Formats: sequence, C-alpha cells, structure tokens
Amino acid sequence: MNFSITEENYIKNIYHLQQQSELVNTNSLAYELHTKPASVTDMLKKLQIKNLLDYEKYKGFRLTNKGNKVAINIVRRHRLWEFFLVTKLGFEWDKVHSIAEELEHVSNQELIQKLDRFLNHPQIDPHGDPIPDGNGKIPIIHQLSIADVAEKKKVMVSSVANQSPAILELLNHYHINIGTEIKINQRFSFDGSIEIKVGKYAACTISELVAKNIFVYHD
Amino acid sequence: MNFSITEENYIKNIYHLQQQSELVNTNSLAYELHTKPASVTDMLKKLQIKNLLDYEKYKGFRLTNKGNKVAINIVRRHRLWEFFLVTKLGFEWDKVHSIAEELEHVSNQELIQKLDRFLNHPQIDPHGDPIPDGNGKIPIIHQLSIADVAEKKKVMVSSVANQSPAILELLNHYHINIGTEIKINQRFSFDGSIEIKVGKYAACTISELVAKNIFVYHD
DNA sequence: TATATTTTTTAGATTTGTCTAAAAATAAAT
DNA sequence: ATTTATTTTTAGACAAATCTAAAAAATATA
Repeated sequence: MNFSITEENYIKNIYHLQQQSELVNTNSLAYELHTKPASVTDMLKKLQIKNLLDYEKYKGFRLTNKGNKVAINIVRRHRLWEFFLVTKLGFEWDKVHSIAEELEHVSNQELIQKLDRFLNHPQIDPHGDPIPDGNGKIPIIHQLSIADVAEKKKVMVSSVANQSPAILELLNHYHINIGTEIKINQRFSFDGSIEIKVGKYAACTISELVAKNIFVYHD
Repeated sequence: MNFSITEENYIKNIYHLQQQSELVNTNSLAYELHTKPASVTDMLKKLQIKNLLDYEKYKGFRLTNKGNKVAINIVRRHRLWEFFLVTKLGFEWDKVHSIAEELEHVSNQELIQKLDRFLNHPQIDPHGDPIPDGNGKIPIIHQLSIADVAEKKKVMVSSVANQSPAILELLNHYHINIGTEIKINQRFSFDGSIEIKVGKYAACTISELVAKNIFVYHD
C-alpha cells in the first residue's frame, strides 16, 4: 500500500509521540506537524479508515499494528538516508535531518534495500538512534562512551551525543567520524583525558569531555 | 525560488519536448504527463505568471530563460541520481528512471553539490546523456563505441546504448559497468570481435555487436 | 469559401489537505 | 456541583491540481 507524503508525516510523528506516551492527543500532534488541531482531526479519520489508527473521538489515538509497521519503515528510510548523508556525502549532523525528511518519502523498496547494502547494513544512525531492519526489527545496540572503554581495545564509532558545531570542529580535526576505528591507548587519571589512535593517523589525546560524547559499538 | 513537484514535472517535460521542436503544444505535453489538455492549459497560465513560460493562447509555448535554468537544474538532479543508482547501488539501467524521477524533486542545493562531488563530477549518465554542471552548462562529451577505439588504448566506459536485460547479463558477466576501465588489446578482422582487458580481470573477447553498444569517453 | 476536423481553452465540479470560527466534549477550579 | 478553562471536533471556506463537457479558435478538406 502507498501513502501520500502528508499521510507519512502524520504516521511518523504519531509513532514518535507514542515513544513517550501510549496515547497521543490532537494538540501535541498538531504542534509537531506545525499545523492546526482541526487539520489533525480530519487526517485522523482518514488514517482510521485505512486501518492505520485506533481512534476514538475525544479519547486520543494510537497506531494499529499495521500503522506501526508503516511508521517503522519510514523511520528506517529516514535513518538510512541520514547515515548516507553523513558517512558518504560528508554532511554535518545538524544539516541532515531536514534533507532526510524529504528523501524518506521515496518509498521504492528495492532502493532502500540496495541503499542498506551499500551502507553495509548500519545499525545506528548518526544521532545514535537504531535503524530498523528490513523486517521492522529494531536492533538493541550496546553503545559505550569512549570514556568507559577499556584500555588497548579497538572500537568503532557509532554516534556522537553532542551535536554542536563546536564539537564537530574538534572531531574533524581528529579525523573522527561515524564508522571510524579507534584504539584506546591509555587513560590519564589526572584529568580523565585519553590517548587514542584514530585509524592510521598518529596517536593523539582527547579530553574527558570529548570522550564522553563519542559513542562506540560494544557487545 | 521553490516549485511544487507538479510544476517541476511540467517544466522538465516542456524542456524535453523543446529539444525536438522549438514550440511545444498542449496535446503533446498532456500526453507526456499522462494528463488531460485542460489540466495543461491551467498549469501553463501559472507558469507564465511565474515568468517561466512564454505562452500565447492557441499559439504554443516555450520556456523563458528563467524556466530553462530551472529545467536544466532538474535534469541535472535526475541524471546525477541515475548515475548514483547504477554505479553505487548497483541498479540496472531499466529500473533507475522512475526512482530518479522521485529523487530529482529533493531540491536541496548542498545535497546535489555534495552528491556530485561524491560521484566524482560525472559528465554522462548511464543512458549516455550529458549531466549539466552546477552552473547549468551542459558538457559536450565525445563518446566512441568500443568498436571504434584504437588498439592498445585504455578507456573508461561512459554509457551503454542498448539497455535490454540481455546485454546487461553479458556486461555483468564481463564485469563491465559505467566507469569501468577497459584496455583494447586486439581487434580480429574476421568477425570484428575484440580482445579487451577489463579492470584487473584476465583478458576476454567480446563480439562486435557488444562492442558497438559500449561507449567510452574520448577526447 | 464554406464546412468539417482537430486543437485548445473555458466553465464548473472534484479531491486532498489546509484553514477559521464556532460548537461540543472533557478536564480543572471554585 | 456549577462554573471556567482547555481540548477536540464540526461546519464551511479556500488553494492546488485535476477532471468532464462544452465552447472557441485554428487547421484541414472539399
């Protein structure tokens, strides 16, 4: 089944609001979508008719199983594109969200499948959020801040918590990016700074603050 | 200035029809867009108001300079995405057009700029059509069929004329793709077949028919 | 030149998604 | 338990893009 861009945006935002509270209400959805409550009510009816929404007048609403599947697929597309934009095109984190918001509506199944393979089946997007797989399964990924990784371990960067241009500047300087391999050489107890080796670059030292913001895959 | 997806589709199709005849008429545009002449007339008025179209009732129409620039930008996006889909995601030629048709409407300038750089500023799309550059300049590319390349020359595949699944099967077998480096070893006059070396694979022989359908960059 | 045919345009209706303003239901406060 | 405030829904209008059916203009034919 195919949905309009507008419908997809409603579905996706309902999904996200449901992560915080079981039942979603009209006003908060209207706020997220930068639209008016009256418009939301109209769309709720349409989504209910299409069996995407459990909705009772004045009582709030939630996605059906079917609606949930559709939502997860949109989220998957969004996060895959974000990963692509950062790791392949060299975008900075703060720019990718709005672009991915457009790309996510290109709904060709084969496209997403091939994109996923091209990116090597990433499990975490640049913001640290999990990327659902083709079956809608959301991986539970164990991430650890570099500050907590044991010495001598080799790890791969999965995401970065703080997304300010300031930390970006620093990470670029250290050649650290999503997917970068890092070896933890030595931790210094005086100030919590850590000597690391990034890829094949010469070893360098990062502050504890930076270390705490860099997350890596960890099983 | 930003245009709706519908407007962009009209502009692009007018552009393509203009390649064949200076003035475009309502019926042929309606045919291309799978819509009705009455709908076309409505849109023509809108495009004229936005200064994209020179249009006189009952007399046909053509893009203005401004409209032309917009069209070329859409074509650029379309062909860059086609190139991406084939060379990076491994799509076959016959599948990419409709997907690129959706992707082309994601109009973020920086996205296209970075995609272009990522793809290494390709000049020809998988169908052999030129890709306009960021300034709207359309490169005049000299392509040559492999059948006409001198012996011992090293060349790079730019496009493939015949796009049937049958030739695709063969090209996959030979590891030939857009961007692939090929060295012409020897031409055999008896049947016009040619021994070539594809990338770092062992030399192989292709028929004259295949050779005639593979085009390469040539200055 | 008059008539027939084709092409193009107008007029008015429809669909999708939106809005404002007012009414109805629910929740909060006295 | 009323009154007040908030939230949600309805009713009716609007803009974008489309359609059908009929009128108008241009072209072709006799």
